[in-house]
Amino acid sequence: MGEQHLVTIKDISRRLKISVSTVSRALRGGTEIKKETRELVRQVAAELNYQPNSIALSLKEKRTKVIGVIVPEIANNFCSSTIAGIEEIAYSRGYYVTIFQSHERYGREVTNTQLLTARRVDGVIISVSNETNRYDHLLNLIQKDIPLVMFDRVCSEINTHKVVVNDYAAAFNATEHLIKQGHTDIAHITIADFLSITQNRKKGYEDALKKYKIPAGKRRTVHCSFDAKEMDRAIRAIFNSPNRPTAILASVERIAIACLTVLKEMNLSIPEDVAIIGFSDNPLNNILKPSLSCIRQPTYEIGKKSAELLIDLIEQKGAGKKFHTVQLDTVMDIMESSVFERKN
Amino acid sequence: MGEQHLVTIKDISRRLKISVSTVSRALRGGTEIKKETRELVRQVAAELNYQPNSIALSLKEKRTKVIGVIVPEIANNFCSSTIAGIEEIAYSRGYYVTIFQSHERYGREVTNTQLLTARRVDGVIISVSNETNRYDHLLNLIQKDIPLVMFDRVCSEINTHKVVVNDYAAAFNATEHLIKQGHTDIAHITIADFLSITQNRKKGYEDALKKYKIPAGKRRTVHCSFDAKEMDRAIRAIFNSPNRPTAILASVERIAIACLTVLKEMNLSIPEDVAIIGFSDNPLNNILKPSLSCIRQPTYEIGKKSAELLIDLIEQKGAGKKFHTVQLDTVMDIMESSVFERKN
DNA sequence: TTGTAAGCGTTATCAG
DNA sequence: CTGATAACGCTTACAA
Repeated sequence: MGEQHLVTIKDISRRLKISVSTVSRALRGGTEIKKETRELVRQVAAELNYQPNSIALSLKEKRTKVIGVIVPEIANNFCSSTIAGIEEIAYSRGYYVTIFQSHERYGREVTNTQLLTARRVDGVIISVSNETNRYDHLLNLIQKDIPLVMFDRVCSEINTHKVVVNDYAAAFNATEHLIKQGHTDIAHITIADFLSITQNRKKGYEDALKKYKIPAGKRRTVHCSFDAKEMDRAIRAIFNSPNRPTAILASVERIAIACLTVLKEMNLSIPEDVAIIGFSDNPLNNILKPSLSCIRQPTYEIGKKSAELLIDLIEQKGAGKKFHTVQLDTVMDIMESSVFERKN
Repeated sequence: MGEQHLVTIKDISRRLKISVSTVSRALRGGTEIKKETRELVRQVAAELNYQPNSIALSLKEKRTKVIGVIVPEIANNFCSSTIAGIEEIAYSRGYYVTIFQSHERYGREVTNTQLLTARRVDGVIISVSNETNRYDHLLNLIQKDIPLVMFDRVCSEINTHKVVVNDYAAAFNATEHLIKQGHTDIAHITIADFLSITQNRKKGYEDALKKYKIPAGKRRTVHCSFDAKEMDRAIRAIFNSPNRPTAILASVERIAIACLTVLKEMNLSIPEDVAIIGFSDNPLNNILKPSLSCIRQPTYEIGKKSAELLIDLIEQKGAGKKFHTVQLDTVMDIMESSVFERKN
């Protein structure tokens, strides 16, 4: 049982007593072959359930039709949805996707890029680990002429296509939405200031307030640690302060959830007492509505766009490369009813 | 810019004016080589940043060190966590993981298995689409001597290693937990009866009730459609009935969430009026506590176990194959406080 | 200790 | 129209 050896072009040639080159031609080739021969070959091929060996092809053609993807963690909705998008496009264009996790470790990311080049992947899509602040491994890829696309966590040090989310617009629109609903006291709770996403979101928040001439005194951004306890304390402080905001723009899902929890504990109702809009990618967050309005990242689109850019890059390798950064828009999942509408 | 051609063993041999076989030996080989030569070769290899071409190796050794994974949807927490586990083990044992989605389509699943064999993957891990009721494509793999492991959605028609969750025990334990908390009126809401998970969970539920001698009249399993509206109606009917149960065992996450929603609308408090335990894999479900106690599937372990079994299979290919089904236990995430404790 | 040559499965080139 | 041959990068008998 078991065929022991997968059928090759050679088997067909032996069976038909013709040369392998004829078989090869019959299978792919153009016109330079007698119709009957071709038919015969195809028939036998089908019969034997022949499948071309893509490894051999890869060796010959010096391309693998494989795209390598490096992400921090697959089991993270953002990453997995993005990969789904990548896979979708790759599949439709005849490419395969190989996945690697960096587990947020720089070292592992480096190893992964090495494995990828050893595998001779045709291109790489990466979202770097949060430990990564050196980029030699990526430069290495580029130097080896392996096309690279970065998404989400990108860096200015590398010159290549990048796909990111328009954080500025997302924060701006969310804040504007709150203002239009009558809020004038909106706090922005966010994480470490040095991250680009933090800065962009903050800028969007501030610009919206400025546009609507909200006094600078009511413009408050609170940076808090990603550590659960510290985050909790910071949030508690905000809600306990005498001038409690009527709305919150939460910069990351975890903050949004923490706000929900704290407010519940304080017996404040959401959104009647405090409205919350938070960045959140979890499909389950639907069930939180109307407590929480969410800013969803277009993860699937990020994946699709990244794959498209990469494959284009792969297929016109020689061409003059102009790299650009694509900004995709977020989607706001607004709860049906809002504070002020309700009070009417 | 760009090296044009990745450095090969040949480049090293030319550089050193020795034969390729010597280089090869220096790089892998045992003792049959002069120390100095080896050092020299290694040095040059490092200098040129040589990386063995795994495509060539694959062709020669007739193995790719690639594991193919087919899942319905990557962007599904169950699948992506499982893949994470697979990747983890694969990585540690020198394998790569290539991902395919079936999008719950039988046709696409078949195509995927074909692509996988064309790629000459060393083995395949699959969770079949819910459309899949023919298994020729899987038999085909086995016939081609490509090891196969199934997880979660398995089928009896295929004889191979399988990794599933112990649904029976999960349902039994959850039900027992509710009983120990004083509930005697527990309803089981579940989906289509023909699925194996449904049957196993139902059996677990029933056996727990029997063990504690709950009268048969209070043993009620309601099957409802997976369609949102119909599900909603079925659930509403249960809670509106004069003999409303005091606890619910929800067979799938969607049902659990639907219960939460309906109960909220009816102004019934959870878990004071009705306690709910539901199967749910979403990491976000933590925020639902204490409303919902969850039965979590050990997704990561499923992936790890599947990969281990597969790689073992790959590496002792000839050996006598005894296939078995591994049942992994679920984890109950019980809310801290429960109905009856609270009422005290 | 080192080199030569064959072979893994294909395709392309060049003769016939 | 068809067949022999080289080549892709590497390993491994077998010779030297």
